[in-house]
Order: sequence, then C-alpha cells, then structure tokens
Amino acid sequence: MQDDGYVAYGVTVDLVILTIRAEQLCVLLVRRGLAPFAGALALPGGFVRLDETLVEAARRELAEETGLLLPEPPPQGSAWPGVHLEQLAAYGAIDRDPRARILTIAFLALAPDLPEPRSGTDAAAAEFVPVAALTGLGGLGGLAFDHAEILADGLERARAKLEYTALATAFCPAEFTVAELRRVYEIVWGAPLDARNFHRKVTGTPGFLEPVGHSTARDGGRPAALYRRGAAEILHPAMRRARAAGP
Amino acid sequence: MQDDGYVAYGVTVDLVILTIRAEQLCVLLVRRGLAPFAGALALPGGFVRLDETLVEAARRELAEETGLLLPEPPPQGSAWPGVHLEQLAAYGAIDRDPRARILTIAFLALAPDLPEPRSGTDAAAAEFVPVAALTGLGGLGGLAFDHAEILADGLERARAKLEYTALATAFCPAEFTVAELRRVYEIVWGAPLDARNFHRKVTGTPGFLEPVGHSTARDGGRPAALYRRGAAEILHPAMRRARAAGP
DNA sequence: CAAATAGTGTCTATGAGACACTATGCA
DNA sequence: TGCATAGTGTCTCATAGACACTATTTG
Repeated sequence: MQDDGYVAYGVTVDLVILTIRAEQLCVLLVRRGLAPFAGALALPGGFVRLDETLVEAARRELAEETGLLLPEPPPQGSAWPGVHLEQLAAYGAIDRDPRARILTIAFLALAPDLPEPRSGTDAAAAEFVPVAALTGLGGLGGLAFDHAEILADGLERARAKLEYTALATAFCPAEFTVAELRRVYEIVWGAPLDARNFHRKVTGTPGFLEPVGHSTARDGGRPAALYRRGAAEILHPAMRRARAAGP
Repeated sequence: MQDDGYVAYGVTVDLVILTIRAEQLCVLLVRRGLAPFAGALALPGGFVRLDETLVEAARRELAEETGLLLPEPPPQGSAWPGVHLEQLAAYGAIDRDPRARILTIAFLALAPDLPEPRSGTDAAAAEFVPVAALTGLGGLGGLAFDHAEILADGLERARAKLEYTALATAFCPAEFTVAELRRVYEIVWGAPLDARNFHRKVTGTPGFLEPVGHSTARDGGRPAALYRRGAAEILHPAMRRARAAGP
C-alpha cells in the first residue's frame, strides 16, 4: 500500500438477495426512480457510510429492503431461519456508473421465503422476481449498471456452494423436511435429483441435519421427519451438481 | 444503488503474490519506508488510478513489483509460464488505515519461481519471504495494516483451489514433470502425497496435462516425461487435500 | 552391479447412481 | 382400498488409497 496517488471513489454495497417462492428461485430487485437507469430494475444497495464496515452496510441494506431481522446475533441453541450473508466480489469497471467513479462491493444473501419486502427509505419499490423470468429475456439483460454481471456471479456462487456446503438450509425455514431441502437443490440447480439417493446422502452426512424428533404431513403422504440444520458447514464428499435441464 | 449519501474513499489494491522457491511457499512482501507501520513488512499494493480498472491496477502493481511480464495476452498455443491473477476479496474495516478511510481490493497471484523482484518505484524493498517463517512467529503477526488477515485468506484460497482446479500448474514453469507438480501440492499443503496415486490422478484426468513428447532427467533417476498445462480448468472429482503434518 | 526416480497393476473400501421395495399417512 | 409421499436395501460402477512391482536412467 503506497502513500501517493490518492484519489477519491464512491463506494457502495449491492446485494444479491435470493430466496425461493412458489417453487422458483427469486432475486430481490428494486425499480429505480432516478437517473441514471430510471425505471430500470436494479439490485438493492447503497453507499457505505463512513462509520460502518462493508458487512455492516450490507446488513443494514438487507434490513432496510426486506424488513428482515439481521442474521446476527445467532440466538442460543435453537431453531433460527438463518439468513446467510457473504461477500461476493468487488466491481470496479471505470464507467460502471456514468456519474462518477463508483466502486461496489457485492454481497450474496440467501434467505428462506421472506415476508413481502417493505420499501426502504430509498427504494422506490422492491420485489422478488423469478430468476427464470430474467434469464429468459436474453441473459439477464435490462438490469441497471453492471448488475446483470453481479447477479450472474451471485447465482453461480450460490449454485456452486450448494455442492460442497450446507448452505441450502439457508433457503429453508428453521425446521424442514428432507423433501423440502431437496426441492431447494432442484430449484436452484434447475434439475431433478433422485429422492432416495438424496435422502441417504443428507441424512448420512454427520452434522448436516439434526432431527428434531417430530414429523409433519404437509403434503398428504406419509409424514416426514423434521430436521434443522446441523453444525456441519462443509460437505465432504461434495454433492454432485446435476446439470440444468431445458433451455 | 442509491443516489444520496455519497462519501469519498481511498481505494487501493493489495497483492498476495505466492511462489515456490527452494522447496518453500513464499509470499512477496515489501518493507515499508513511511509511516504508518514504517519498517514493517506489508503486502505490495497501491492506489487505483481513475483511468484503470481494479484488475488493471493489480496487474500494474504485479509488474512493478516483480518485473514480470503480464499474464495477458496469452501467446498463441504454446508454452507460457502463466501467472495466475484473481480477485480475492475487499477489505473495509473502518480503522484498517489510521490515516483515512481506505478500502482495499486484495488480489491473489500465483507464479512460478520468479526472477529476483526489482524494486518498483514505490517499494522500498521487495522480497520473497517463506510463509513458514511468518506463521512460525505467532500467526502472521507483524504485517502492516490488516495484511495478516489478507495473507491468511489468500493462503487458504490457494490451498483450497488446488483441490478442485488445475491451478497448481501456475507454480510451475511452462514445461514440468509430474513429480515437480506433485512437489507443488506437497509444499502448498504441507503434507506428503502418494507419488503413484498422484501420477495416476493427474495423467488420468482428461485435459489436465498435455504431454510435450520429450523428457528430462533433472533428478538423476529414470527420465521423466515433460508436460505442459492442459485446457482443463477444473478438476472433477477433486483432489483430496492432505492434512498438513506437524506445526 | 546398486541406487534412484518414473511409471503401471492390483486389491479394497467407499460412495454415487439406478431402482425395487417397504412404511405410513389420508380420502 | 387406493394413492401419495417417506424411507430402506441392493446392485453396479468409478475412484481413492495402499502398496507390490516393473522400467529406465546414472554412478
């Protein structure tokens, strides 16, 4: 780190907030009210204040956009539909914002089905949009700034991490069945998985799932045992990613 | 991205440049000449200019610090001791620089044994330091700013990526033997690997290694076939990381 | 020849993938 | 009873890991 050459940048955080609603992978987008890109969809985000770190800024934006409780502090012991938040990458193309040189640090958030997003102070309107509806229209086109690229990176990160981490549980409520967890994988990867093998894999991996004892019959068949996420963060060996079917 | 709340940050890039010299994993460090942290070791880096992207700034610093040819453009077809360069993460703790709010984007570079680093315009002195010499002294302590954390993240990224990518070849010259590649894994992971199984794995994975036809006998046994890196970027199934032996 | 390193073959345990089968609820 | 979903068992194939063995050089 040198001591000459200081120039000033604007720094924002932008969030790729993913959830699953109505059997679809959705991303939270806001409709921009102001120029540039007025009227276009964009990832939620905002400037980083001088008195907060990058993660704190991301957590603040997450709360503002979703009205959601912050992922920290983790409550003692029991069931918590944890929102996962991690840094994705920094984006610094010279003209990514036409007004000034603005750098953004993108974060990836994974959450269980959230309450309807309440408009933050800044966001004109926030809504969960099915990812398929965006990719269908010519490769994520139409997003403001370089947000198509950021979203693509976030999606790839999420898909990849399902393979070798226990992250899929972040899309589930505090207690869930094996079938619900499997649906998460199938929806995120866009490909079906063998229910029997999946069951053996996730229940056989120590620390992945923790049985809560009782069961439920939400779906009208034999009642399924309920689990909550276990302590294991990584999965070894990894789950093999099924290749997406269809277009 | 909102339109209010703009504040100005300084933005730097810092580089974790790893190489292998004399059977040891080494990182390029500079001795700081100026306050803060004058006299301390630090990662090389510098401010991002207004007319360059983050990667361009990283590439410029890499060239300045190492005198090395840039990893791009990749020359047609043949042997190139590619320097690998990728973004690591952004670091934005409030007081990470005591002078001002400065954000840094860290990059990770992996290179084959480099010529002696020539002092760049800014660096007082740059030298490759064995990582073991740093970790031995109480957890990477003594580095300026938050560079101990950045270095730790870079090391972990490098170790992890050897598992599931063909990245280890970035530590090798353009043409190398299987044994040399295996030494890379052993040095980075700090644990021995079975030579026979390793050989089967890397030669059996399509696209990982590309035989160049001739062979060499640098080490006095049966001559070994030479390879250059193949087209495959990822390794599936992954190589299993051996757990580091000893302290 | 011995020593040293390169490279192959073979066995075993494990896990993925395919899929038949049993278990337990509800209408 | 039939139907739907949960969960288990079993087979086959691929691969990691262990390690005996052969191959090709130098001294």
